[in-house]
Amino acid sequence: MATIYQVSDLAGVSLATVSRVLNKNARVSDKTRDKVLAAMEELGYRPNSIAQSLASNRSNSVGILVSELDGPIYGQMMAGIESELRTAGKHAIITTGYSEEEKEKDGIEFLLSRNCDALILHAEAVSDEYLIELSKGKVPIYLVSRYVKELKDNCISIDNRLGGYLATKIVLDQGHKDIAYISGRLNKPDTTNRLIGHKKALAEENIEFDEQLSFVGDYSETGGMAGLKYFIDNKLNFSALVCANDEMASGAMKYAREHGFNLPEDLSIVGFDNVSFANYLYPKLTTIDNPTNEMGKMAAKLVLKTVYKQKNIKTHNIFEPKVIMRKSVIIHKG
Amino acid sequence: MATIYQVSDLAGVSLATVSRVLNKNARVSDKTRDKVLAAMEELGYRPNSIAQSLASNRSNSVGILVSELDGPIYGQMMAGIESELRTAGKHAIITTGYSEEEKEKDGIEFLLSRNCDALILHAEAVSDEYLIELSKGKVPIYLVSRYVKELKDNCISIDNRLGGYLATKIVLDQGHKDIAYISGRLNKPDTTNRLIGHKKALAEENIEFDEQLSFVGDYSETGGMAGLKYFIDNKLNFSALVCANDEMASGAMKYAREHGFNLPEDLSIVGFDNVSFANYLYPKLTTIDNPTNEMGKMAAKLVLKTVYKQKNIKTHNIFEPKVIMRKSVIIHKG
DNA sequence: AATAACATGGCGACTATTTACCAAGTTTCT
DNA sequence: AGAAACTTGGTAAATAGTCGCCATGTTATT
Repeated sequence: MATIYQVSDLAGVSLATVSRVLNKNARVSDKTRDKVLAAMEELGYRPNSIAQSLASNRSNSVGILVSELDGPIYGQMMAGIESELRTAGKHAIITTGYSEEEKEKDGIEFLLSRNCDALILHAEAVSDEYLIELSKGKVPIYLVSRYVKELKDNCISIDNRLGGYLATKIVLDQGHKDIAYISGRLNKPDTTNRLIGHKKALAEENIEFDEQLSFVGDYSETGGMAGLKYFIDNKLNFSALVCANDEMASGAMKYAREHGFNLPEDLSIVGFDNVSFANYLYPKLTTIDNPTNEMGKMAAKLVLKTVYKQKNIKTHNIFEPKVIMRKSVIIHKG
Repeated sequence: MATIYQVSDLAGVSLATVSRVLNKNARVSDKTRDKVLAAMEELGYRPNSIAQSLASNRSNSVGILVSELDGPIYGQMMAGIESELRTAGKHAIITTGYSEEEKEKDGIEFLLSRNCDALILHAEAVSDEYLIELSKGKVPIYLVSRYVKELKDNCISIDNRLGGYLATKIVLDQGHKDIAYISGRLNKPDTTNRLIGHKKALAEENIEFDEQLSFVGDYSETGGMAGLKYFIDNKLNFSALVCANDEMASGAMKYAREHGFNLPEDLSIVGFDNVSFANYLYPKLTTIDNPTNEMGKMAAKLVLKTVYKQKNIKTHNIFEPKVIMRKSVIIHKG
C-alpha cells in the first residue's frame, strides 16, 4: 500500500504539503493540490487510518452500546447513529449490553479499550452513579433514551411524561373512563414518568387513579399477557388498556383474543414506542411514537459537534412524543 | 494513559517481557507474569489497540456490511456476528448498503479504508463479478446469505432450494392442490432456488406448475399485496399461497383480510424467513426458518478460524432451513 | 557437574502518520 | 520597489506498540 512518502515523491512535493492536502488545515495552492491528488489517484493511495489515529490521538470511531442488536427499537437507533457518523467519515463500533449490568459494563470497557473518541450509550441496567463517574473520564459519553440530570447536556431523550399523558388522553378522548394501565418496572425514570403522565391525564378528567387497575410488567410480551390476566382474574371493570410499550400491548392483545375478546370492540388498547411490528398487529396498534431513529441521529450530531468540533450543527436534547392513531382504539359505547 | 514503558518500569522488567505477557506468544515464568500483571493493574494500563494495530499490521476489526440496520433479519445476523467477534476480542465495524449497488460499494470502500482484517458482507445489489474481483484484494471477504460458486468456501448460505420445497410441501401435506406463489425478483440465486424448490414439490405430487399462479414481487409488503391482488383480479382458483418471504406474506394477509377473506379458513399462507414479527401476525404465520443469527455466528467463526488462525473451530457453509408450524395453514376442505 | 532448555534483558528497526517550527521562495498589493 | 501575505520545503519529534536477534542468566535434567 502506498504511503505519503511515495505520494510526495511522485508529486514532486514535500511530505508536509501532502499532509496539508490531506488534512485541509492549511492553504495549498490549487496547482500543487491537483498534483498531489493526481499522485494519490495514480498510486491508489488511501490514508492509513490507523497511523492517523495513532499520530493524532484520535480514532475517528465512536463506540455504541445498545441493549440488543435485533430489537425493533435499537435497530432504528443504530441506523440513525450510523448514517450520521458515516457521512462524517467516522465509524461506529457497535456492541451490546443485553440490559444486564455486568454486560453493559463489559461492553463499555470493551469500547474504551478500542480508543473510541466518544461513546453513545443506550444503557439501561447500569446506575446513574456509574454513568456520572464514567463521564469524568477522558472519553465523553452521550446517553440516548435516558435522562440523568447531572449529565443533561449529554442526554437525548423523549418527554416520557408527555408521552404517558398523550397515551391515556387517546382513550379518554374516546369516552373511556375505566382505564387499565400496564407499566414497566418502576426502577427507571422513563417508566415512572410515563406513569406520571398517565395519572395526570386521569386527573384532568377528574378520574381517580385506581391502584388496582395498574400492573407492573416487564416490557415483554409475557408481561402484557400477565397484566391483562391479572385484571381479568380480579374481575375488574375496564374498557381500555394503556401499555407502557408495544410488546406488552401485543401480549395483551394475544391474551385478550385467546380469552374471547373481540378487538377492538371489547377492549381498546394503546401501546408506546411505535415499533415496526405495531403496524403488523391485528388490529393495527394505536400507539405513541418514540422517534428512536431521530434520537440516534441527534446523538451522533451531538458527538460531531462537541467532540469533532464540526460547525453549524443544531442540536436539541428532548424530543416530543407523537400520537399514532391506528385501529386498536374505538369510541366507548357505554 | 499508561504505556508499556511505565509498566516495565514499575514491574522492574524489560519491555520485551511486557510484550511477551501481553501477546502470550512466548514463555514467561509465573512469577514475572504476576509482577507484570500487578503493575498493569496498578497503573490501570490498557493496551493501546491503535498502536498495536499499526505495529502488527492488524486492526483486529472486522467490517460488516448489511442491507439495513433495522430490518428483523439483519439485526439477528449482526447479533450473531458481534457476539462471536466480541468474545474473541475483535470488533465489528458496521455499515449499511441499503441494497443499492452504489451504496454497497461505498460501504465496502469505507470498510476497506478502516483497515479491516476481513469483511463480512451481506451484499445484495453488487454483482458476482465485483465480489470475485474484490476477493482478489488483500482483505479476505466472506459472504452471508449469498452463494457465489467461485467463492464457495467463503460463503455462508442456506439451502434455498430445500427451503422452497419445504414451504410448498407444508400446504401440499394439508391437501392443497391449487397453490399460488409469490416470488421475489428473479435476479438473485436465492430467489430462483426457492422457486425451483417450489416447482420440485409440485412435481412430486404430479401437479403441473402454472405460470399464471405465480407472481414476481419485490420482497416488500406491498409486493405481497400486489401479488394477491393479481391472483384475485384474474379470478384464479387457489386455496393456498406460498410467499418467498414473510413481508410479502404479511402484505398478502392484509390484502386478503381487507377483501373479505377469513384467515386461515379461506386461504392458507406460508412465508419464508421466520422474522420476529411473523409471530405477531394474526394468524401467526407458518413459515420457513432462515437461521440468520447462526449464519452470522458462523461467518464470524469462519473469520476467526481463517484470518485470525484460531484453532479448534468447526465451521460449515450451508445451513438447512426448517419448517415452523404455526396457525396460518389449515387442512384443505375440498 | 556438565549440559540443555528455559527465561529474560536490551537493543534497534519498523509501522504511517501528525504536528510544530522555521526558513526560503513566490505572489500580490500599495 | 518594497512590504506584506501566502505557499512550500525540510526536519525532527512524537504516537505506542511489535518483532526479531543475540547475549546472558537461571533452572532442570541426566
